[in-house]
Amino acid sequence: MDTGPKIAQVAALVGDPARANMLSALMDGRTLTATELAYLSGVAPQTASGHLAKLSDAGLLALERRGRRRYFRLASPLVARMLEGLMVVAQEGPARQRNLWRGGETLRHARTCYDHMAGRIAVAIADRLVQQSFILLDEDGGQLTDAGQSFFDGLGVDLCLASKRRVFCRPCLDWSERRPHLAGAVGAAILRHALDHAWVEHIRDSRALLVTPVGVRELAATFGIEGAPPTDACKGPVASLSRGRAAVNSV
Amino acid sequence: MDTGPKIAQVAALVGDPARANMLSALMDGRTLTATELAYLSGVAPQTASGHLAKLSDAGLLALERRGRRRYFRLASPLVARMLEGLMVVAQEGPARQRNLWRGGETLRHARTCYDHMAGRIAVAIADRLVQQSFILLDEDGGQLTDAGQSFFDGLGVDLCLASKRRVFCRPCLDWSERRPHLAGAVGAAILRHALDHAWVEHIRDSRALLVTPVGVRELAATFGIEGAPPTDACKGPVASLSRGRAAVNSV
DNA sequence: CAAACACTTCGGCGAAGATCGTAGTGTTTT
DNA sequence: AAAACACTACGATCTTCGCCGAAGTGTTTG
Repeated sequence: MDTGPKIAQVAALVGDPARANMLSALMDGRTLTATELAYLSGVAPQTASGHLAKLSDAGLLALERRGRRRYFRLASPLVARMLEGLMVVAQEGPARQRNLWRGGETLRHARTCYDHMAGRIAVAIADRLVQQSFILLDEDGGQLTDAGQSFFDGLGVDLCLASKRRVFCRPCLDWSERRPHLAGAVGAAILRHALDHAWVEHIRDSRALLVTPVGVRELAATFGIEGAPPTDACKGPVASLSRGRAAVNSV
Repeated sequence: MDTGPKIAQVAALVGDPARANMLSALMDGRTLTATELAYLSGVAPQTASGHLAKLSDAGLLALERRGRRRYFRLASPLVARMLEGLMVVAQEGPARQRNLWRGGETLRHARTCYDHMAGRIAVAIADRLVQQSFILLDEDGGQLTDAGQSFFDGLGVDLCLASKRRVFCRPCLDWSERRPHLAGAVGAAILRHALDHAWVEHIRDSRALLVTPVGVRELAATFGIEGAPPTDACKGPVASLSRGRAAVNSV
């Protein structure tokens, strides 16, 4: 089931200026008639009628007949959320988008997410552990295999503590990478281990993490991933990323 | 500044099947080349090149030159969020959307939002207070006028308590109505008053509120709004809604 | 019952834009 | 240096779709 064509269908619907004007006018939850919407969107009533029929058929608008006129409103808060998403992207010009990454390049590389690690590094670690069958990741849960238990034992990471009082292992969708990293007791243990062994350290009082030279070496040795941030030398899709992609396909 | 045309521009970009396929393929944070994206979206490389240029110019994609090939990825998490919004609306067929309201009709009418009221009723109350110049509502704050002070005094609502320790009055965007209702000490005082005087009562252990017959009468007398839920008799845009619209225009 | 109103359907016009073939630039490989 | 490769620019074709005039259905008002 490919999602591409489906979202194109909805987006194309919103992609017409007249229809977009109608939806914008309804964003605040108002209930408007076809004629009002025609005027607000700047088209003739006949044209508006066609547009409104399409929007209703697609389930974007809810329709209520009342006498000789028809009242329209957004079909659900989900539609409003979608429109908000479009507004945000539309208002931030092409310029802003870049700064978001530029300034946040360090954050994107490695950071904390509550009590565990996130960012490129964390996703690469999760990919590796899945690829090696040390961990089985599900949609909303995870499981440590026997091999994985041995692996962590060998590292000197104690996973037993606190395993009763909290979720042991679960995926957590990475904010910047949009792919899962490890949370739960396992994720927390990994971060603690990394901090204890000076693989990473907190930067100022931000959530960003600095990967130390020791960390770069040990991350490569332990997980086979490139721990250095993408500076001049190594920029773009690094080894850990392409490997990560293969792992994702297997999940 | 009309937002309609702007969101139409972005939506139209996503509205083409080929481009939508590209964006879908990048949803998981991967970094792909122009050729890969051309193949995935099912068009010739020349066509893909044009699409990718448009998406980059609009700030939806980030581009990285690397040797003789170009790597693309989503420009920011905001873009991913927008696409998610579209996916949700696209996957829930027209059928699902209705159920969301039908089941939640009571919630939509009146409910609690933390310690204050929300829903149609709460928005109508806020509109009325603004319309009467009892309260001045700003983007992110609110202010009680002298007239408003007298009004609440007359009702027997004591607004003085706890006014120091928390935000006194602020707007809170209503989940279902997508227009502000009152939060802060003022909002909390109104809910407490309504509960104390049996205008409304909690339903089971949900957040929904039931408007009692007393409440219907008193809401009409106090705020001039229709407090009864829209059953058979009174369905669709009731008096309180059209009045609310006028108030919004004045804010 | 007739007129006004709100809305829909139909049909032709016209513009926007998606597509790919051909030809070009810049980069890597042999 | 030549060939292969990744991508871009241009131009012609073609489909799609928004648009409004004219005419038609159902509802309310006088």
